Amino acid sequence: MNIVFMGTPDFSVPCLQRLIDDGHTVSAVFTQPDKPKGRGHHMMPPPVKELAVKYNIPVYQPQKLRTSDAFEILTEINPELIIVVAYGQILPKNILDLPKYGCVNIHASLLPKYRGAAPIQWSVLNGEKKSGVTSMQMDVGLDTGDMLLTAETEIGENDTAEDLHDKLSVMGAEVMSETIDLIMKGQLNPIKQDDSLSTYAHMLSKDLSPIDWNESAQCVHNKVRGLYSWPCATAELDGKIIKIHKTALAGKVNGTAGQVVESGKKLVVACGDGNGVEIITLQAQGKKAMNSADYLRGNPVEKGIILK
RNA sequence: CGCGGAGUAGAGCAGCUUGGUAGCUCGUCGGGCUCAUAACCCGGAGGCCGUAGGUUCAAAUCCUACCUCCGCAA
Repeated sequence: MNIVFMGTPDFSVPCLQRLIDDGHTVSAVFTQPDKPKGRGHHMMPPPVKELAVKYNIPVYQPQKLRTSDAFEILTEINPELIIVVAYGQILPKNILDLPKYGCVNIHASLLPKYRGAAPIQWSVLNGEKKSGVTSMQMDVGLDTGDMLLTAETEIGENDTAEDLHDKLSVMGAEVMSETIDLIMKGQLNPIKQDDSLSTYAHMLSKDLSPIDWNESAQCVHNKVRGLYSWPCATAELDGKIIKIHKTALAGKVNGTAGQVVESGKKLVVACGDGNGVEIITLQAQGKKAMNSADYLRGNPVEKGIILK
């Protein structure tokens, strides 16, 4: 099948790879423009572009689909189907209507829950037990199209957003592949989304990072998992902001919210509900991530002090 | 040329301002104490102080360049 792929970050890469492996003709790849990234602000191509270049697939990086000549280019290519996976731009209606089979989006949640930009992270942040991917027939709304196929997976007690991201990106490729199969066989069974059940997962920002130790240990743990590996949960220790990378629930403890109840081989902090979280891995500014025991050797933390 | 921090024993850190014997906590090895221990006591091993130059009688320390890692920002 003659397909155009639109995607940008790591999450999209397995899907593009799968299209190629399945023997489809990927006539073009649309991805976000290169951006200055990392230290030194060097221009970095999005991961999808790197893969496309490797396979000599033409790459288009319009700043804005709507105002570019994207429509003309796509008319020229005349794809039968457009696959969209975390592209990062809204597709205008004239593009949605262009391909014979329309545009299919792979979304990293069990729709209609967690529409929007950060479904993976919010699933973990909210302590969901399961997540999944959904393929849908795109319409003009944001993740509101009819659902085609879904696949579910469990979220483990200690899974981070990054773990789930990796799992779902692989599942996404599988679901996409099956969806295309069904399209070709004409066996689709689109299901309308129940809008009354929909929730929206807005983009993450650093504002979410600071831990509120008055919350329950479970909430704190969810926050640490959901914000990993970006932007990460943070705590103020000794006047310094440290990132908390990895935690575990530590059960009942004796201490007020934010109080260090164990400092030595382990670092355990009390939360608002009387339970504690063990801080397993943390990172100080300018340092690399390390075990809390390693950190404590050079940066002693007194038992009983209160984290902000 | 976006801003900033950091490389010192297996790990985490101090020492650098004011050059002059390589230090702390932990781990590790040996011994001791103990019913026993992740506890305690004694002792030992383990370092080209990121790399290359420069200044100096003398550089972990001052100067220059480079490499690597990290935080901010995006």
